[in-house]
Amino acid sequence: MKKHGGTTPNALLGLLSLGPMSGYDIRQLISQSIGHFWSESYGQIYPGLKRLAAAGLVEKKTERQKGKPDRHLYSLTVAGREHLRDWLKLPVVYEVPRSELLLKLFFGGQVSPAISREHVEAYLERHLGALKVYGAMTKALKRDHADDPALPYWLMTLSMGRHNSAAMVKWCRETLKELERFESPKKRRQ
Amino acid sequence: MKKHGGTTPNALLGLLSLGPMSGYDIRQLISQSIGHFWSESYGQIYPGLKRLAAAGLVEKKTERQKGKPDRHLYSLTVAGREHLRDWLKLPVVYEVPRSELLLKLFFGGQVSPAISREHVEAYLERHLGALKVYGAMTKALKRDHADDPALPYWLMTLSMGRHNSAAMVKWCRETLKELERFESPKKRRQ
DNA sequence: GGGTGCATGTAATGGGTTACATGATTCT
DNA sequence: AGAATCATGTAACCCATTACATGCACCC
Repeated sequence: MKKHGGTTPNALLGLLSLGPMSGYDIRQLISQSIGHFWSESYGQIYPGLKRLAAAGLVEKKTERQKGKPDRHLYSLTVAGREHLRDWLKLPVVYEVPRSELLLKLFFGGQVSPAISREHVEAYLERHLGALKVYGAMTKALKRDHADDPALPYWLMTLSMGRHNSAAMVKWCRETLKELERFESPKKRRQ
Repeated sequence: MKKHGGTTPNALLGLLSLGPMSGYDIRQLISQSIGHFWSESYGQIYPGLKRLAAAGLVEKKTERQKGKPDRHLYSLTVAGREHLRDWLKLPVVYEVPRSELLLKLFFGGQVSPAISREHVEAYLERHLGALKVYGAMTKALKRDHADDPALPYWLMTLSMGRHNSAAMVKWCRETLKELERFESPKKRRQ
């Protein structure tokens, strides 16, 4: 009978399960942890924490600091941890991923193949960069959290990133070869 | 100086570049063409076409039918085709893909590994199914649109789908093996 | 003096889905 | 009799980003 509202509040609960944090901390932490498959803006985080507190799923404690603004530290309550577990048990809701790149490529016949080639090249660069980041993150995690029981789960998400980016690099290279074949015949006949 | 607003209106223009269509037709066509990487609801399509018509990018012609409601056929104007081409030339805007599966997996330590295993199994099934669909679509496209100059572009989008799903299948199988290792030690010691 | 980091938050705006509303025809 | 298909469209609602607003401290 419970409502298991949007994914965002549950993501916040999940991050707070790693320890008490402020909204600001959450934003920083995201980029070092779930940043490659999730993002939240302050416009979601601050009002989200407020609502979670009103629902009794998190507790707020204010820490005074000199010079800097107060820190509002939020921590999971027992009810909050329970809520998080319940949500984790629910099946994952499938959504069609929207890819602007594929959309542009699908209609690539409307413009020169060089345009599509540029889009695919940019995509290739992105994934080559991502592969480096995943490698660095994997090393850092194994070094800094060797004893953490959650480590294997974190590594699994990085592993998906690697699998995905490696596949995309392969696709990009194949696709670039084909796009170049469209371009070159015209050049030859000039 | 032109505004190249949201992606949705441009997606509509792209689909109309394949020929005149009604809002209803567009919805049907999406599932057979760009459905694996794009979706639009009627709540976006009908108001979207209206706005495109007001901007002079599409033209509306009403076709009367007996028994059934009128069909509103939209077709690209010259300005509309120009607008589409301009948008295709703009670089693809990158957005962090949001994955609820990875989010749940990242916090998998909060629940039993069996939960995570179920999520990954469902994901595996999804991609095995997708691979079949991509195979069938590739065959059908090559058969029905052998002479279409846009065919290579359509095949490229399907190829990305295959690369992606194959990589996901591989990741799922590896991840399932590891999740099973977490489960079995407990059973042995029972 | 100016940029960056710390730290909070709101308001405006945009993007999108779902449910609702209508109504005839055709298939089971 | 009832469900599905054809065909249009609106309204309510949810989700999310961006820009704005504030203000001190520290470093160059």
